[in-house]
Amino acid sequence: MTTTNETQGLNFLQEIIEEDRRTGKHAGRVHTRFPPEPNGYLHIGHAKSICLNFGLAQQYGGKCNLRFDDTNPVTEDTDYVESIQRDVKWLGFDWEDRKYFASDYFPKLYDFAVELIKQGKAYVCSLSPDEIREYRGDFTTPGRDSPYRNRSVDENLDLFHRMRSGEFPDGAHTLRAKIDMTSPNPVLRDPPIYRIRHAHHHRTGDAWPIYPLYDFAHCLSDAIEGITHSVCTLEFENRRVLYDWIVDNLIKGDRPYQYEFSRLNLNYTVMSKRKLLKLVNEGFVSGWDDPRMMTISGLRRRGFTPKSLRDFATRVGVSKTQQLIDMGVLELCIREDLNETAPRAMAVLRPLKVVLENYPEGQVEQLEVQNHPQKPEMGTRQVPFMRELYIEADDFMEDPPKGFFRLAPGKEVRLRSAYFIKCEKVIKDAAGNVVELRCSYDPATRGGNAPDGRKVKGTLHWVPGNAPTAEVRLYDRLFSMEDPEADEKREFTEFINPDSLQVLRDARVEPMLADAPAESRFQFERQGYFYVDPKDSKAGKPIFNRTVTLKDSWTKEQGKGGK
RNA sequence: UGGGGCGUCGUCUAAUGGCAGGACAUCAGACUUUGACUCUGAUUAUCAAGGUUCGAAUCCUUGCGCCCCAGCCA
Repeated sequence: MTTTNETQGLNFLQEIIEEDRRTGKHAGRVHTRFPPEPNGYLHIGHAKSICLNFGLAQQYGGKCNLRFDDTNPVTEDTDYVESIQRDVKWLGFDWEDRKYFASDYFPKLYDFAVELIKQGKAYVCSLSPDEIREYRGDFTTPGRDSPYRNRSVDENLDLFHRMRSGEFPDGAHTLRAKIDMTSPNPVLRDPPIYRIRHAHHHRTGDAWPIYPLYDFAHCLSDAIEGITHSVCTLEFENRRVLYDWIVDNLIKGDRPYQYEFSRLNLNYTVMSKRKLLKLVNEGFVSGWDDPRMMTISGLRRRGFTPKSLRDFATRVGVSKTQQLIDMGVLELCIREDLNETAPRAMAVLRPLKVVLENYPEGQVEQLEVQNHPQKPEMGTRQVPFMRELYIEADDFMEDPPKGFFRLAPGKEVRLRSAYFIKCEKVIKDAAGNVVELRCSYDPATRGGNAPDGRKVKGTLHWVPGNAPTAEVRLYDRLFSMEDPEADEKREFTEFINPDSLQVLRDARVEPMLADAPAESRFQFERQGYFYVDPKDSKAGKPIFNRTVTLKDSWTKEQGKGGK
């Protein structure tokens, strides 16, 4: 209790930046970058990084670059470059005129490498990959110097030049930084910084037979762009000494520094690009934008909003501790946004026919229904009401348990914004399945209130008997296991949730929904938020993707009492 | 096993020597023409053991646990 003036503390990166500004480091500048490799689609972990990098720049009046870290031509592709830009923009961030490619720096990086050779700090090594590994040693045994370690500067220059001119086959030589083969940190055991790859690059084509490696390219790209705070994830922490070694040797004056934060993990999903790629390539999902994928494009197609993802990034915070975020947090973010903005509608997913025996045959009345219960400014719409209707099959039970507020023989419920109805008779098919309900309605309850003051516990959604059908896709978590990667003996794909997608082709929707434009969002009352699929919907034939369910304390309650 | 990093409610995250706070989740209740939303209340944490101090999540020591590193990937 007491006063609640507690200021939310700064995260550790904000503290570093504020300290840097106090001390005048980087002349007070803040310049970050988001540096994806274009070898896959961005996922929600990247969304965290995007929000962090662009957010920090925004907060401190700085800039954030978009930089493609495209130094490995064999895995990269322009399709990925396109998707990444689409995703960053959609999330709501703007790199303005600062879209860069590490590949644009190839000439400069080459010159830096030459400079390092001249300083006697890099050499051309002619060991094979296997030999390099062997010479490197392991955690407990130090590495041994390469026999090529002491080549002269002139010889190194000559060899490196010939590597660049394409004289040697792949793998014949590497350029290595000359640091310390006995370092306890294997990263410093003369790491290769250039390799020969006769491969076509998505931007530079066949201009280069050699390509720089990450450690060399990344820090120097940062320096070239005037980055001040180079923020990356924790697994790069070991490499920071190498980052500093390279920058110290080649950059004079203001220089970038690397800081690491912990990457995002979410339960019931996988996050690595390798695994996402496997899901796509082996057909476990329909593509990178399958709505079950935690890719930005998948979440977009599922119906998530940019705002909800930004909110999510804020809520999970920034730190160096391992984080495994509960899927519930993501769901909270999208529900909170859509609750405010999504107009309500009625759709019956699994229809059960209801005939109102005392309602005049052929009569149709238009009932006025609110588009949002808390926001009258969102207006109203008309929904036709008639003798034959559909309700949700789940909303009827012939022999209901205690606490069931919905329809049952002899019980009365309200039809949302319509009338009270009472179940008079249950009609079954030969197999004993309930196929139709005969009900009566109370004409005095039009609009949903009884003039005699009697109450009903349940309010059901419904659609008229002539409601159009629509396809509805119900998505659930892709994995049925909290950590699909936990079991090392089993492939994570074994834990895919068989019910992660349910397609309902005979759902009935209120008439207005038949004209719902692609990418529009609705709350189907009592069920969840839905998004009109932008790819598969056709004019007049929308397909609804379930973004997220509504919270459901009834089902939860049911789950408790056994079963 | 060598090196690096990290340990605060179930999950995230604050507190920077001075009342361990917030969010999510959970539970209970109020409200309700969505068993939604909203509102109210409640439970739950400083990895362990020593030490320094009037006072320790915070400083020191020793353990323990988890994560990362042995690609010519990023």
